[in-house]
Amino acid sequence: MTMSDVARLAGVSTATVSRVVNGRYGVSASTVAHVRAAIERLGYESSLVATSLRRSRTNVLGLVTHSFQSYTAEVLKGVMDALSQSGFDLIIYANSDLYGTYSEGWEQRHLARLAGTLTDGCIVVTPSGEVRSGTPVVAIDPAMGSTVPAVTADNLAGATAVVEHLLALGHRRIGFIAGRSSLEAAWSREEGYRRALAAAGIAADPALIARGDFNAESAAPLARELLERPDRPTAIFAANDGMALKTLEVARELGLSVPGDLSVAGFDNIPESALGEPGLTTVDQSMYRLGHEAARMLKSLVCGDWEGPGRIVLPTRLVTRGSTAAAP
Amino acid sequence: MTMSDVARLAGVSTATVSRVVNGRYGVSASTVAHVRAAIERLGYESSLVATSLRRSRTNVLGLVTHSFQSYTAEVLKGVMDALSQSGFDLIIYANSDLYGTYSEGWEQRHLARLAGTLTDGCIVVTPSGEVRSGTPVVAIDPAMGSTVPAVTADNLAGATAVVEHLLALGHRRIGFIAGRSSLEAAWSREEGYRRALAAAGIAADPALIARGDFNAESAAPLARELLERPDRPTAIFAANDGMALKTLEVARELGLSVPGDLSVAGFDNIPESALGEPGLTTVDQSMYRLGHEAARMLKSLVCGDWEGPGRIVLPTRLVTRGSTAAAP
DNA sequence: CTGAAAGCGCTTACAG
DNA sequence: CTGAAAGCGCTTACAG
Repeated sequence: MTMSDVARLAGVSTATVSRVVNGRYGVSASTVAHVRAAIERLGYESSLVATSLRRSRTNVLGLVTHSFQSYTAEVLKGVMDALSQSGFDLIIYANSDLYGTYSEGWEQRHLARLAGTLTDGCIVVTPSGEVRSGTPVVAIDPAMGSTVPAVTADNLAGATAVVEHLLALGHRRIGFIAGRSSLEAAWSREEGYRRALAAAGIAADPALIARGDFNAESAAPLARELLERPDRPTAIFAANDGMALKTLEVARELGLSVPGDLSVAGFDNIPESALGEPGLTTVDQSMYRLGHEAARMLKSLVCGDWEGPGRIVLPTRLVTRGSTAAAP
Repeated sequence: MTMSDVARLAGVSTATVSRVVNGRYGVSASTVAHVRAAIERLGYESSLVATSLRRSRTNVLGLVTHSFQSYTAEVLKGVMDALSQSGFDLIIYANSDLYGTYSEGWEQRHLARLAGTLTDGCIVVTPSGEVRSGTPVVAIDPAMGSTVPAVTADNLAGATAVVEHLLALGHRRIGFIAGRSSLEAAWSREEGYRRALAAAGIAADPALIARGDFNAESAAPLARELLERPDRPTAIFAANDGMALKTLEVARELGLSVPGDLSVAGFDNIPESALGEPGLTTVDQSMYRLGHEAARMLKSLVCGDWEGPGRIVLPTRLVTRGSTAAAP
């Protein structure tokens, strides 16, 4: 069912049907009526693909992500609200080959496949590397060293605050489980950890710094190693909640009580962090706002009227729960 | 940056570039090498739009949804896992005009704009009406009376179980807040309520049945009205958790203690239902599994090898928490 | 093994 | 006011 079918039924050319579909001026009222009737009768809808191939502007924005965690839903809500009534629709592209041969750099590949033809611009969530495109791009949590317009939480301040919190509770040996080092957020959170320690006159002990990758699973062996040391830390700060919750699990397995023997803190404030017993002390970053700001920025970039900076940094907030207490 | 650019740089025709990009046989090794080099140098990626316009099969499946609640994330996880390594990518289309003039029937419109050109088939989440398409469609929670292939939870059994639970606790006046009547799930949950009452020899009191629309907000005035009756119910079953949680709020405002004065139960088991104090008694339906089964079904339908029934019904499970107790 | 040409479903100058 | 034609970026018979 294409435009030709409509044209045939209405007895006009496809050019005329196109004009009616797009509400262009210069079509007689009676022709419009005929064409509308034909469209109605056939239930015709124009092909998004054909339209966007032909037009330079599509009024569709893209979002490329590699997973659907619960935080992704928050990001999407923020994006949708920002786009509501804006005239832009949203296409989310997800590839099914996440663990396959092409997993590295796939954001860039999908971006290139959408940009210019399907989308007027794209949001990329936690890209694994620098992204380039002929159309505007906004990264949510960009890669380390990336220069694309981006939105992030104030990871440095958040990490500093949570470590200061642990220090104020009397902890002196504080372990750290780092995130995927290709992401700027991982670096900033580590930097916050280091600065807070330095400000308190404590030298960071390399033996207490473990290298995770933000996946909860990666934290299990790392937490175990940290906690089985004879001089184990009295507190562990994991670079995100997933890894912190896993640390809580490992502590339980090892028979350590939290927060009696060990304090644990995370970052993100995902819903699950409030669920457990004890609740997880963490740093709240509003994924909703990240999504909202990214969409707002992208929209302006596409329209060419963006006045703000190339980088938006949103405030974070320390959330203290039962998993942290005075050092033993 | 198009295929022509690559062709020019490699000194061949676009036909040859296309053959190399798609790994077709019949291109000399040296030509392949040249073209590969040119692709590499330019960072070329083929346009998804142009490719799918030309090809009949795109290996892209679509998903059309009207919102991104937390359950949507669960559905998407299930879909992605089912599609992992399947060779199908996923496109999610969300329109920004949710509250605008075209909101009614927009699933059908977007479906038509994607189907046939961009996607080989689509999943539609809680469609507001019957959906039709030239390519396979699977509905998650179809509209009432819809005949498209669909996946749902066993809403009837789940609702029956939760009302039986309330009856077993001694409740005799049980209020019900219904969902959006255009959805089959709303109807089945109401039917479960009626059947459980009937089986217990209790006539359903029309005054205790309120008509909500699944949005939490819609439940506030309804719950208030039910609870301000002189002969108020001792228990309320809301057709989903959002409305049940809102009912909890209203009860609190009215100074009623839950579960002392009033028992409340919901349906869905969204994460928030476990968070409050008291936790919400509800019926678990795995949104992950709904998504997973829908994707599996769609994939087979597209490949033409679907052997199962046109309707998949997944089991539900009663989850009792603090919000229900013996009738006062 | 390679290229010229047609065509996927649209839109848009250009004529008339 | 309307249509024939070109072209968006690809793929695929068809020739050679």
